[in-house]
Amino acid sequence: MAGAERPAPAAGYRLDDQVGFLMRQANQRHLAIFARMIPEFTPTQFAALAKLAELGSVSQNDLGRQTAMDSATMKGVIDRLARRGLVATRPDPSDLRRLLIALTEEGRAAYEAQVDAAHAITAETLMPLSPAERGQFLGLLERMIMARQGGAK
Amino acid sequence: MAGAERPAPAAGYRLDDQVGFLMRQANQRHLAIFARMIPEFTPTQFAALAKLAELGSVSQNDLGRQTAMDSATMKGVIDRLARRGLVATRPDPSDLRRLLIALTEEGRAAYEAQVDAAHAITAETLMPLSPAERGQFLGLLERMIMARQGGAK
DNA sequence: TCCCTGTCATTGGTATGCAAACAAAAATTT
DNA sequence: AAATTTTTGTTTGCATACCAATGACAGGGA
Repeated sequence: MAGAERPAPAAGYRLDDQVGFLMRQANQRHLAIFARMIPEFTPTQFAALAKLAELGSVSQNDLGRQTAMDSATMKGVIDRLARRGLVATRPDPSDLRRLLIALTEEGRAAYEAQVDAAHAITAETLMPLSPAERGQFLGLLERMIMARQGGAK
Repeated sequence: MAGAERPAPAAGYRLDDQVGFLMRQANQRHLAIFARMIPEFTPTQFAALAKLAELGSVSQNDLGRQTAMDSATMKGVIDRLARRGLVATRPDPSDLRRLLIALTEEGRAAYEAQVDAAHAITAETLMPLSPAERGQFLGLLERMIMARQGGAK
């Protein structure tokens, strides 16, 4: 029956118009750029290194909060970096539950060697947008994220 | 000026200002909303169902293209849906390489049962933005993705 | 001192994604 | 037309990320 168009809202679901689908693709493109520009680290690994470089020594869990990863994910990331000798772990003497993480010399060097590339990744990711749009885009993303960490405050 | 601002690109890497980091978090929030509203499917699974409902019977590879997944990922998604009896696979008689995928009755029913929720997911994800901003945001995302599929039409 | 509640780290299971291997079809050459 | 090359499709193996559940420790009362 080729006739009988139905206005049912159910019928009007177009995958290509959904935010989630678009965000996934934008993210895929970014991941591809990242992998090409910094093959030695994943975005999450680099995020961990960057925060460690900024904060010094922090607990695994705390680092997870700072980099938007849950503890389990953080553990995996740290394990892989530790295996490569880029971070060192030691128990917190004042709290036996905590595991303190810090960059090694090698880790800091490896991080700093990639900072320029990291800036280039951001630039290339935003390339399709005009300078004004880039600011807009970042602002909109921030607004969306705020809602996540509890609109309070 | 609060003292000698430096344009040094290397020193000024702030994780929280990078697009990739923001996109990852926006995506995380969306995934959480999705998982809460449609626990029975992942976004990729639902994308596959939606495209199958729209297109009828397509090859695995083709479905991957339509849903922005590479073939390997597509296979995993299809396998899981097939195991639950939601899609059926059969070899293409005219091209022995191809595996044709189609929704089963159950699959179509399960998909349609979630379409309203899927709309709600998009709405909730965009909730933090004003109606005007939502359009902006989607437009900017599309621009970013275009660059990916080769700007060439 | 003995709970009680919350935080921290870890483990197990599931899903996505890439790169490489393999199979079949189509296009090209001889 | 047969043989060769190129393209397209599917599958396998490996790495990463995430959630849910578990066990270990800390601090605040009763």
